[in-house]
Amino acid sequence: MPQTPDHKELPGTTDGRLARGEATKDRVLDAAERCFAAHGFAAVTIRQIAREAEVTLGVVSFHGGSKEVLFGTVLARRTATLNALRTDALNALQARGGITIRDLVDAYLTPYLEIASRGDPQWRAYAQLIARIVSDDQYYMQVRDLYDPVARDFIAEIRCIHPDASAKAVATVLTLTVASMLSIVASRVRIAGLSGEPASESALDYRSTLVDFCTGGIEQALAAH
Amino acid sequence: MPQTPDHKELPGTTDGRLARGEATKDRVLDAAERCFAAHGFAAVTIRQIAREAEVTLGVVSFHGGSKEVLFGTVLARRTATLNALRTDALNALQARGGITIRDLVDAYLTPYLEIASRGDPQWRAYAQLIARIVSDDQYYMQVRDLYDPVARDFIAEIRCIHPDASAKAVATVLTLTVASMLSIVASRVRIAGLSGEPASESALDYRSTLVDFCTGGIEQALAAH
DNA sequence: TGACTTTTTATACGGACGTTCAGATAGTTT
DNA sequence: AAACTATCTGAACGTCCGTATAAAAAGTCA
Repeated sequence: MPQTPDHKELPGTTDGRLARGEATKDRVLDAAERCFAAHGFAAVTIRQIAREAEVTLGVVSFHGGSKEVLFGTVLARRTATLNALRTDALNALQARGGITIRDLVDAYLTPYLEIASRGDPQWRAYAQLIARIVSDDQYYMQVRDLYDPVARDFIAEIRCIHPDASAKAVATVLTLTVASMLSIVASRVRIAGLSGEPASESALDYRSTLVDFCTGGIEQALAAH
Repeated sequence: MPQTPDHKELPGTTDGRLARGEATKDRVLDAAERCFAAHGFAAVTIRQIAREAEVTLGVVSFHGGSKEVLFGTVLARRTATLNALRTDALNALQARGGITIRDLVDAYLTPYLEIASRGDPQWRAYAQLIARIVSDDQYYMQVRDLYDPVARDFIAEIRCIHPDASAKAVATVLTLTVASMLSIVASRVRIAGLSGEPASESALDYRSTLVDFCTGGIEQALAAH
């Protein structure tokens, strides 16, 4: 381990070596994101990612590490942004007061629907990847770290509105809400097939139906029996 | 193609060659069912299935064909039974009359929850496998053939109750209901993590919460605006 | 310039993959 | 008994996998 000088050298700001490395790394992560989202972890090969990123094989390992590390990096990369959108929406509700179940459902679902509907194909891929891993208990360790903290904040708010509901009932309806939300991204082809109409371009087209469904569902399930 | 004699030979009734072959084939299909349910198609190897079935490698191909054919066989094997349970429940409702949304939700969900809660680990595995493939548009071709016909029957009944709802809205709420149902099997670990309580042994423990959620959701989403 | 670091290339390794098949074994039929 | 068929075994095939690495290329800095 070489001794480092006191002054750390700054990367070339415009077009230097480090900037090039970062750009390549982004290409690799973007390609991995698209591949994992489309086919799932096991079905994707490092060579596919390399081809998709238009780099040679070794570059994927150089910038992304092992396949598992690469997967974890892709998962975590955009989490803070999505969590912030939800937290901001929740904070706005708390500042306003008079929170309803519908408010909470909308605050939780809309950020996801929006990233899933953005023009940016990388955010779309990320939304699809989330739909894959959140609906599979095999990845719960990662989901717990990435998404459960914010989910707990929303659960706490639901419990303020329905203080008599059991902890398990509230956790269940939150999970059902999440599953419904994810299915809008993961099952759009089936909706199209069952309705006979072509699939909507944007996940946001389902927003009002989805929010109605989850709001009515939570209120019905948590109503005193 | 050899000419076959008029009289087809019957298999040995008690313990013959053909009976042994069928038993081995069942062991292979059962093992494949457990493996695919636990890890998904791509993550499972033929050698894993052979080990799980306690047969040698070639036997899997001999009885199951290629990996893709084997997967399709496992998927289709129990579909008729599950479809019949749902159809019977629907027919009973139609004979009685006065069908409510709650009746339809219960008739659709309960057969699945029951097979997911049976003692038989093979039925449990099958329920888990369904949760995997139905929530992934990659497999929609197979889902369409196996499950969409019965789903359409339920959609038709929902439309009798809510004749003004659009085809797309009804297809959407049916899909959301299915996603909620599947998440009870696929996301039980997350529910436990979020609630702080251990996961229930049986999927049927969530039945009333799930039926309430889906009933309230459908009624809210299809209510006239 | 030349020493130094980061990035990229090209290639190779050992292993596991899905599939195939000749031959051994076991059960049935004549 | 012999002839025949279904089942099973064990081994092999060619291919692709994830990962590692030496050497080349590119960029930085003294």
